[in-house]
Amino acid sequence: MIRDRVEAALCEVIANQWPDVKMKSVRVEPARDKSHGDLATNAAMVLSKQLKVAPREIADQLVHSLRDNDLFRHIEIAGPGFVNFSIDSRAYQELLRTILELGPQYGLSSEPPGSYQQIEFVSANPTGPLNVVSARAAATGDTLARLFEATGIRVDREFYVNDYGNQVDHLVESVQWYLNGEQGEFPEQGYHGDYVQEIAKEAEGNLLPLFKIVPDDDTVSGAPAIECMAALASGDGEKGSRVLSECFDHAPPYKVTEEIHQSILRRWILEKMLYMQRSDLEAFGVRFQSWFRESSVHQGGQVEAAYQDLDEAGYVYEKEGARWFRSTDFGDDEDRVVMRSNGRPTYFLADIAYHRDKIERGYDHAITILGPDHHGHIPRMLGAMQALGKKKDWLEIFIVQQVNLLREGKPVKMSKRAGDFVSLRELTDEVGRDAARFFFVMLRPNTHLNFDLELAKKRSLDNPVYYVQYAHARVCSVFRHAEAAGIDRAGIGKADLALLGTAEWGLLKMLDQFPDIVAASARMREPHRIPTYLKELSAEFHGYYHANKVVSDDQNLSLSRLSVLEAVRIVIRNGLQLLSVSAPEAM
RNA sequence: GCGCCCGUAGCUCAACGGAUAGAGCAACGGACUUCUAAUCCGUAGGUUGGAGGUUCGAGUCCUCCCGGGCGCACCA
Repeated sequence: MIRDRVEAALCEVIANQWPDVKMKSVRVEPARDKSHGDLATNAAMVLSKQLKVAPREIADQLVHSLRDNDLFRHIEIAGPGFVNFSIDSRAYQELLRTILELGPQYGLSSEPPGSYQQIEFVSANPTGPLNVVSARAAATGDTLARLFEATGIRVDREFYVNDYGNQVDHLVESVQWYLNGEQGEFPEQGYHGDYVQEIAKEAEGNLLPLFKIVPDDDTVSGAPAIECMAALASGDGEKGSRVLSECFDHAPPYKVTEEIHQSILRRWILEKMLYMQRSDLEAFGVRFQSWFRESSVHQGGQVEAAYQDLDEAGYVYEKEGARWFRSTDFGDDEDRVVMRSNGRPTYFLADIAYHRDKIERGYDHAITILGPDHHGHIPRMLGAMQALGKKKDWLEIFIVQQVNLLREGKPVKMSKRAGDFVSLRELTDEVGRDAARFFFVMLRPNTHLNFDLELAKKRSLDNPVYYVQYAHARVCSVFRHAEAAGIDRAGIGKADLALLGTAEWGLLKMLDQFPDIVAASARMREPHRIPTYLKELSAEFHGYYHANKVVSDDQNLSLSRLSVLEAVRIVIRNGLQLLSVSAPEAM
């Protein structure tokens, strides 16, 4: 907005004066110190080297050329060669009108020609409820996706389901241990936790009575019966029953062989888990366009195809009976096995096949968010992508670091295996979705996050979520008051903005930054910039509110100030929307 | 041992390579007959883990060291 206009004006002057100069690191930014004006540029210092002219001399020329531009009230040179701009109030008036006009659209941009990208995140094993690291990944990934959408990028959210390996089998064994009356040793690799027992109970009540195990029999149906488990377990009981009755031409119990019964149980448990994860995520405000199953690349022959591609490209060799991928060619520490000596593909090869599928789906760019315990996989995966002929930066992988939950200052122990953990659902239930989402994206993704449960629950000043939400509610409250005082809301657009002064320009100056913050946040993959900005904006507003009476006897002044508040409200609301946090009208 | 991430005020954290490193909490002192005090204003608090280097300019980039976390399977 204003900053863009200043930058454009500056660049034009530079281009006219020194046509051959490179302007790459020339920046126009908000001045940190109020005494430095509103915006500042480093242009003179940056150009000084190229032009071999003293910075102050360049600054002098810039000021001379820009002085008459009516964007500026005042321009001065300071420090080592900064050019500081003070913005004319008319520019702020225009900005205010623009924000009111754009409303929910303010902050959105579409500067890059709309590309089509994919972001994969969470991708937790379907063996239990989602933990807090998954919750952080969910909040981070979804916010990032929202930021992309806000900057004109079309984006698909994807969850990769590891439904193929033996992790799920261990879960099934654990459930079966309960089904068999808790006899003998609990499976060594089994999963503890109340949810395992609950699933067993549900299977016992709803699933097992439907089937009767018989020796091999030609009336027995196989695959379709397993398939219908998906519908049954996914909460669609009606569809499940219908499919079941289509598979079998008689009433339950349906006869199945031991083997099929086992498959049915496995599938049912898997779908239960996925259903649970999906509903927990949706309650958290995160919805995936697709849940891509690892099993599908095995069944579809894509694993073999991926292997062949690597082999044909010359990146596979044999050693000790296994097949190895030359990931060291791409900077990995050591080469990695893709095909075991027993002829079975590794997880890594399936993962390559999965990413090969992503390539074939035609995305311009793909992003994967991993948990902290998977960073070792990055070099080999990036290597595999290059081996398949993709540019190095097509796939981008980054890590969200771990989360320490604190209760009364003490860490809460978390271990999925031991069944002693706080899940996404439990967390959301305890602190609420708004606080959880805000807290998870409040910090840079690559720092360790201390999540203070007590703080997140506090409805007070030290809880940043309430601080920001309260600012929004407060604006709404002022509007209610204005209405009660007989001020017509419709007059806001027609208010005389010339009545406004420096107090208001302080707010407008911050509002001007919002589109840049959104764009930078998306570009840098740093969603925390949004909550940080919202906290600052809220503080600016709360300060303004105390110092200035918005609704007064002066109808015109009231209207003009209300128009500023409306702009503040729009930006806070748009910002919270990016985080999927609610903007309450009253608190 | 090798690799990745982190180290900023007592605590939790900000700061696209920019000017005198900023907020909140905690501490201390103030502001409610006034549109929501869930708020605001002020005071105090720092060798940005350490040492070099790069340059007009470094918390930020490079090298080494120290400290913390996490990885280093023909598991997934």
